[in-house]
Amino acid sequence: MENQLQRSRAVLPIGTVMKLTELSARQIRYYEAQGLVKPARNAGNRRLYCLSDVDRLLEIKGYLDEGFNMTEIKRVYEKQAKRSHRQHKPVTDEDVRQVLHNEFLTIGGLRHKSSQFFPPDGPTTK
DNA sequence: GTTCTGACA
DNA sequence: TGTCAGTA
Repeated sequence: MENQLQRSRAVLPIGTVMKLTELSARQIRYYEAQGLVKPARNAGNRRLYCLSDVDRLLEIKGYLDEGFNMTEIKRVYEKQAKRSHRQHKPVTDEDVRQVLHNEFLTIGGLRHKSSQFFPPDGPTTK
């Protein structure tokens, strides 16, 4: 339970996130511009990331490795945004993890088949 | 020293 | 995406 608080606690500077995710600051900021992550800002306008942000970045990296482009990846998160909106309850990082886990399983299965892939929507419960 | 925004030979 | 500039 306290872990939950820490996961959503933004305290990591971009430099740390770079090392943790193996991504360049350029990429991390670009993904933010694409609405994939919303790091907090400190008094000096510096970005502060929480662990769930790092998780998401890592997941995004995974999607990229699987050959997805920004628009595809954004679709996945847009869905989550809708879900959380419908639930009128902020999405917990547990939800995110669960949804992403399902997406990854889907990706893995389709990756071997061939060309086009259409991430079957509605992850988890409905 | 680190991060930020904007821009492009 | 990299990278350089000029700041904060």
